[in-house]
Amino acid sequence: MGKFNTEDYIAQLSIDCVIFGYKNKELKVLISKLSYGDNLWSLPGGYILQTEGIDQAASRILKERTGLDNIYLEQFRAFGGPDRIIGSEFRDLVRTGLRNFDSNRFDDEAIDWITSRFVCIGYYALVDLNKVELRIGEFEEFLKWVSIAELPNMTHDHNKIVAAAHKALRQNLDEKLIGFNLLPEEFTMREVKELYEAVYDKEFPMNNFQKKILGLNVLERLGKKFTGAQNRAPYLYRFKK
Amino acid sequence: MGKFNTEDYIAQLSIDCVIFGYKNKELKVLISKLSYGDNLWSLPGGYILQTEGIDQAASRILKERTGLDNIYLEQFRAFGGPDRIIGSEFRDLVRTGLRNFDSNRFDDEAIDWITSRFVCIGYYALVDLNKVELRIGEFEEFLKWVSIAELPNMTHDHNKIVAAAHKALRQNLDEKLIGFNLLPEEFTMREVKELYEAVYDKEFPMNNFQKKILGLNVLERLGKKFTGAQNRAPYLYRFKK
DNA sequence: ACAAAAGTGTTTTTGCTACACCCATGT
DNA sequence: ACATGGGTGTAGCAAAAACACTTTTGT
Repeated sequence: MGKFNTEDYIAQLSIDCVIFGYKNKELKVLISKLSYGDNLWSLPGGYILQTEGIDQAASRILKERTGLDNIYLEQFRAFGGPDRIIGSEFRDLVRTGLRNFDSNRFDDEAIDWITSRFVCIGYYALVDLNKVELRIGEFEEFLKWVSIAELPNMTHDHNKIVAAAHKALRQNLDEKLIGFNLLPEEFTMREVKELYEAVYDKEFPMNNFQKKILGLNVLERLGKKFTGAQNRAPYLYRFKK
Repeated sequence: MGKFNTEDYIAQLSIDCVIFGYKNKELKVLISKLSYGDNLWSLPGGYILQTEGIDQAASRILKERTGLDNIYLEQFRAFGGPDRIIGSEFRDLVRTGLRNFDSNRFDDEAIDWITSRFVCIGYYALVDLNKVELRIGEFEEFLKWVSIAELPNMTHDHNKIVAAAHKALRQNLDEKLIGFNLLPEEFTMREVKELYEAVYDKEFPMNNFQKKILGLNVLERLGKKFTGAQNRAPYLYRFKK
C-alpha cells in the first residue's frame, strides 16, 4: 500500500457510519478497536473522495467493512460542534499512535491532515448480521458487534452519534422496513415483530401488531410455513413488488 | 477589505441557510441575486471558520444577512451529491464572474478554492420579516423575499434544498413554535392560526385549532384585544415562561 | 337589531389498546 | 384429546374532526 494521498479526499470532512446489526432478536452496533492507542474505540468511518458523492462514500465505507452492497443507508445528521475543534482528548493519542504506525503511508503531512479538526456526516444502516463478512479498515485492530446498552466510551462524540442514529432509526421504521433488506425473502409476522421489538426494546402484542403492519399495505400473504411444531402453521409474507 | 484568507475556513464545506420569513399571512424565502453573472440566484450561505462550530457558523451567517440574533436555527441535512462535483453549469459562470470582481481580495488561488467541489450543510430558520434588516453578503447584488411557489431557478441544487427545508419545517412545528420568536410578545389565536396556515398552505378550522394549541399547554391567556372592529374581542396570549 | 367574528359545547369518527375467543398442528 | 402457538373479532378508550350553537363588539 502506497502513500496516503490527502489530495484524493475532501479535507476536514469525514463520514461515520452507525451500522446496526440484527441477530437473534437483538440489535447491535458495529464498533472498531483502533490499532494505535490502548482502549480506543470508534465508529467505522472514512473520508470522501473528490470524485464521489457523500451517499456514495457512505455506501463504499459500509461495503469496505461489511462486504454488503445495495444497503439502504440514511444520512441523519452532521456533527461539527466546538468540542470537535480543539482540546480533544484523543488528538494527541492519535498523533503519537500514527507516528509509530506506517511511516511510508503516513508522513507528517498526512498525520496533520488526519488529526486536524473534522466535521462528520452521520449515516446509519440496519443489516442482517449473518450476511456480514467483517473486514477491518486501515487503522483498525478488529471490529466488534456490541449491544447499544454496552457501548464503551468512544473517541470524540461517537457515543452521541450512536444515540442520534438510534433515535432516527426508531422514527418511521415502518417506511424504512422495505429498504433494509434485512428479513429473508419470505418471512412470518413473528419475525417482523421480533425485529420491531429489538429496535424499540419493547414488546408488542401480536394481534394488534399484525393489524398495524397489514394496514401498511406493503405485504402480500403467501402460503403457510410448516415447521413441524405442534401448533398452527403461521402464514408467510413477502413485500409487494 | 483585505485578502480573502482561505486558510481561515474549512475547504469544500459550506453552510446554506433557508431563511423563511413570515409576513401578511404569507411564507417567503430569502434568496440572493449574485452580483456576477446574469440571473444567478442562490441561497444565502457562507463558510465555516476553523475556530467555530457548525451551528455557530450558521448563526453567524444568519446574523450577517438579517441582523437577527438568538434565532432558532435547525440543521436538516447535508448535501453532497455527485451533481455537485463536476459538470456544474454554474462553475464557469462563477469563475469568470469572480475574476472581474475584486482582484485584491480574490486572487487565483481564492477563486480556485471557491469554485472547487463543495459539500453543504443546510440549516433553516423562521423569522419575522418585519424585524429583519437585510444586509447583502460579499457576492450579492441584493437579497429578496420570494414566496416558495415563485422561486426562480437557483444555482446548484438550491431548489432541492429549499424543498427539503420546507418539509423539515412542517414536521413538528408545534415544538418549534416557541423557538422562533416570530409572533409579537402578545398575540391572538388567530395570528397563530394564520402562521400555521402559511406554513402548511392549508386552512384550519378555528375551534379545533384552538383546542389543539391550548392543549400544548405552552400559552397563557391575558386580557382581550379591542381593535374597534364590530365583533367580539379576541383574547391575547403569550408563551408561558 | 344586526353583522362580523370569537369562543364554547356536543356529536361523530377514527385509530389504538385490551380482552376474549376460535383455529390449525403434531404428539 | 390436548398442549402450543397462530389468527381473528369485538369492546373500550381517547384523540381528532365535524357540526352546531352562544357570546361579544361596534354600528
